[in-house]
Amino acid sequence: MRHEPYPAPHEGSRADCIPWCLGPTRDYAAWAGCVSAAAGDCSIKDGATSIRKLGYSPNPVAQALSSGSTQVIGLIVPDIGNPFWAVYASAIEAAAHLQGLDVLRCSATSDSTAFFLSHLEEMKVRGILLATDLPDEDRAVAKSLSTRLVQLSSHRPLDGTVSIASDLYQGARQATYHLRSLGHARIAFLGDLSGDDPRLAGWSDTLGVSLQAPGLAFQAEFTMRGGLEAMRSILAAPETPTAVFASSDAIAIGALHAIREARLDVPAHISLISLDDSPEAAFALPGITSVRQPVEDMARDAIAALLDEQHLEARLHMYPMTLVQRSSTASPAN
Amino acid sequence: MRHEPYPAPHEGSRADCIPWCLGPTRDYAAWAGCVSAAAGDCSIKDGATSIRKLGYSPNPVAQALSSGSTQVIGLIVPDIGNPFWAVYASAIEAAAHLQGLDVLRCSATSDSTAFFLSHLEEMKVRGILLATDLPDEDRAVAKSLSTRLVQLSSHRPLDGTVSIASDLYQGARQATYHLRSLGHARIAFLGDLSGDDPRLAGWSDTLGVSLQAPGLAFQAEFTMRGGLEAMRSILAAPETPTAVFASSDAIAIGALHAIREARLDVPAHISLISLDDSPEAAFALPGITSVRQPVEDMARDAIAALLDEQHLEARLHMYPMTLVQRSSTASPAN
DNA sequence: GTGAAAGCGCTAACAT
DNA sequence: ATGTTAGCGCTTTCAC
Repeated sequence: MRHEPYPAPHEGSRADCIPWCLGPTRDYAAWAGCVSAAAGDCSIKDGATSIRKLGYSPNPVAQALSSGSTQVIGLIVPDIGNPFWAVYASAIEAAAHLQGLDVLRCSATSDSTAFFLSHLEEMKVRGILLATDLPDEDRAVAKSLSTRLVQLSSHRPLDGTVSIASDLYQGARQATYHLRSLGHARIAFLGDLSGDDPRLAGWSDTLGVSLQAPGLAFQAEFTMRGGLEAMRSILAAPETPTAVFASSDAIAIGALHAIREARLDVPAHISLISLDDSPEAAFALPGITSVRQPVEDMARDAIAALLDEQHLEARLHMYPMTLVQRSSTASPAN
Repeated sequence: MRHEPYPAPHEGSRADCIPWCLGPTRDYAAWAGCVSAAAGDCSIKDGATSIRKLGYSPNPVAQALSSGSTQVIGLIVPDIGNPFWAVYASAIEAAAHLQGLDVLRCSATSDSTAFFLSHLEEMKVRGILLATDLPDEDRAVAKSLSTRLVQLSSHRPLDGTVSIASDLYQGARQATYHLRSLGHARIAFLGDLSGDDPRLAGWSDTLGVSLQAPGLAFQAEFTMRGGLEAMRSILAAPETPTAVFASSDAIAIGALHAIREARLDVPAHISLISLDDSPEAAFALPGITSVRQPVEDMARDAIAALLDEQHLEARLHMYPMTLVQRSSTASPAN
């Protein structure tokens, strides 16, 4: 990769003509009559003409090598089973572009998270946005990272890092409360039962129900298929709930499918509510009442946090969720 | 950013201990007793121990500056109104990771495509995958790119570039033919009427209908909202079609919503078929019969084409689409 | 062969 | 304040 010599400068005119577009600073310097053109935006000898105005823009790779960091951020998101992440990732990309940053997106399972973490560090990214959960054995990897890290999930945040997440506990309470105030008593839960998911806690706290209460809390993967299967087993049980709280829109859509399959109607026979409010919720049939995560706000603030503009405290910052009412919830029939 | 000096090497053991993880080659060279350790993978003096095995991995930024190209590819996709692109982009990322490439994704409207094109070129990406349509005034920009470019849409491919796309014309024929063979005669079209969309051509050719035939072809944006609005206007017209061909799953889901809104049933009153076969089609209610784009194959081959492994001919390569039958299509009632 | 040296195009520390 | 120089950590060429 040898550098093609630029044509000799045109004698006479200066600022009017742009002799070598996109050349390295050296060429501009030579042209201006000095050995090197130190600052990237320095004005050339004869006055106000900065070399950027002459059509120059610096080589980001060289900037990165010299300064030790690129203008790229890494984003590690769960594998896109959940369309919510597609929307969230887009919002993050938009917010990053606004700050002149590019984003390298990695879809990782929790197994491959540690790999991507070190890969992104090697790539010398400006910072990493981590939206997956780290298995215990990988938390050390994250802690020893030299790259700035911001977490995007409320689930077990690493201490010492800023974490941006919506308040899922409060969102779950809101959803469950909405169903209760419509008159529902038997409200099933669909989601993650294995850990200490705040959605599960929100549901059970609002209902005043013990987590061991049988026949109400059902394990579901955060996918449409997960919702489908969980809902099928709910409907197969002897006593059917009058309402269902799904931990995500994807789960809710799967559940809707299962309910329809059983020749039941939403909301006539069963009310359905979920969390996230991704576009899918609005366009399901019927439109699913959902508790919205403020994705754009979180995206903007996560980028700001990575850049450390506000010197945000290194703790979990929770964003309130808001109920978006649609037609999947109604009072129980009898 | 001055380099922290590494601790003096441990005398004695060599290959067994890894004295300075992730240090630059120079350190290894000094350790081995020479001035520079030329090749990144050179084996050190004492034999078979390559420095990579000592825990070294090269700095990609320095590699990029030196070699003139990063191991990153750029991906320009339309703004994610269409969830199809979310799936496609994920497939592309997976295929890229398999080759050791990262991807910089840019969501662009056709207005901002030229900007991203030159931005990615400046970033010294290894190649660019372009999935948006270029307005005429920007085709020159794409042509003069020094970066390798592969197109991902069949719509007006640039000549001189390889273009990977599914055969939308054949897909549209297949869809329309499926409806015809079920006995439908009045089959409406939902999609792009403004250009020379192959989907429109496939539909009209199969039907033997003139494009000017009134009341059958409807303009719809490629979003759920677009489908909703177009379908509403179809249903508002005096004579309702017995089947609808939607140019994308997103359009179809919007259309489904409008049909439901009008208290009509799919497929009892109206059959619905679409293109893409994104996960949404499977989980709509009823499941939407859709003609599948071979997304994984195209993603794999697009990456290979960028790397120029097969020395693919610089033309449009079309991939066959396949019908996936679900429950949104049936014979007309009477 | 194997080892040294000259870039790549910047930034930052350093002289003047 | 200016203008110069020494890296950043590689790849490539060149000399031995």
